[in-house]
Amino acid sequence: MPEPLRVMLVDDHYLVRVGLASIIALEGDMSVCAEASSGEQALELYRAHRPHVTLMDLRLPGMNGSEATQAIRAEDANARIIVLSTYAGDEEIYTALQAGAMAYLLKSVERAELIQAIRKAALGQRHIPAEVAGRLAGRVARTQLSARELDVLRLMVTGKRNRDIGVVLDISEGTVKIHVSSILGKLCASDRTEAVTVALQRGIVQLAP
Amino acid sequence: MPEPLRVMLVDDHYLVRVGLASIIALEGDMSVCAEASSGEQALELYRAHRPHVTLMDLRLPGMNGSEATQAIRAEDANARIIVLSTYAGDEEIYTALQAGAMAYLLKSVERAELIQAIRKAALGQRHIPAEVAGRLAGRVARTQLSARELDVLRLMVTGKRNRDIGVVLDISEGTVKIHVSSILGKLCASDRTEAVTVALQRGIVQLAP
DNA sequence: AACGACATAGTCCGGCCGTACTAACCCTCG
DNA sequence: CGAGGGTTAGTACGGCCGGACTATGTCGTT
Repeated sequence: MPEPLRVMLVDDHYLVRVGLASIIALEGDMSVCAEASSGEQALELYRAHRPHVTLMDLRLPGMNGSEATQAIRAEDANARIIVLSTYAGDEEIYTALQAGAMAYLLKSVERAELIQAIRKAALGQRHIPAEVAGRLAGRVARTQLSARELDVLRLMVTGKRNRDIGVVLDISEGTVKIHVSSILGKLCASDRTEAVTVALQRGIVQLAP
Repeated sequence: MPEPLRVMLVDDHYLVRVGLASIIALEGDMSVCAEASSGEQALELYRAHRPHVTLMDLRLPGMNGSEATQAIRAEDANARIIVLSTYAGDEEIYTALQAGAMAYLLKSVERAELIQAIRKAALGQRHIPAEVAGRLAGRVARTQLSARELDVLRLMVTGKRNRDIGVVLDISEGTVKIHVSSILGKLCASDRTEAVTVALQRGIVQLAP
């Protein structure tokens, strides 16, 4: 009898973990070997169980899914990790794949595709659904904001004025304007409000809960 | 042998439906009688099955959860509907309860609380978790934007300037400014960018995917 | 060493934003 | 009927925004 395919689940929603576990349980040769509800716990349980495939939610309390993916793959370059997300922002997809994810699935995924993705991941094959691939294709050249521009963008999202951003970052208002201008250019926004919505849509920044 | 408690599931995510179904299946006296993946389908299946309790996701394609809740209760004032949501924005909670939901649960809900909420709903009792109740308590007087203000707000979210908003709504720029000012006042925002982020956080508007 | 990218800083200016007034015209509610 | 809220419109004004320019210093790369 061949060894079953061991899968680890990482999701802070009990509901989703149960759903995943139920779907996996339908396959005769798969089993859930561990369940984590945070990135830190995922790292810990990965060490203990060494699952063949890990299903990883992107939004987690504390360390997010991409960070956890990167941390796990830093320890085990052969780790097969599938990222699950509710929404498909350009940036989130890109970051997850960059972190070493083998697949990027939306939570609207159906049973067959999930199982297929798990089997492919176990064999070391990538799996990107058409819906997700379309998002990536739209952006050939990646919108790469510099670290400083990200600082400014995050403060823009909170509704701060240029002057206040300057005070927080300890730079002049004029410098803030330079950063804002290049942010507008890179995000193809005509003003700061549009820049904020574009950044939120693409997953470049998130709203504080 | 008593009649089992029949539950209907409404969620566009297959994964969540499976999770809910699995949890319900653990209870000896409950069964899932129908599953819908849209508000329209929910209405249709409600008529056909008349479930004792309905679990309703808030974000659905087309008609949303609150609208579906209202539609169902318009036909059957005794319908017991529990709303499920990923996030807890003031406005979404308020609207759902206003539509006649018996309970508002987050998708991070654990098994015991979900089951308890279903049993209470079946008896016609409301159930609001502390976490959700806290959100509501913070806002004693509801932030009530007028219909026109909502029109303006939705266009603000897209990054439009006052003048362009005026063109779209066929009113003068001056009038747009009046609406923007009262929106800023009601949302306690100091400028339009902050107003947009506050509105998104509180669930007053959503970003187009 | 030279180049480009990034970060910093400044000035100037047209245009947009947000506020403060006034002033109508509908509604609804008491 | 009068009071109040919502929608419309106008004017005026100070302030902020965003663009266009120049300029300096620091990196890492070629």
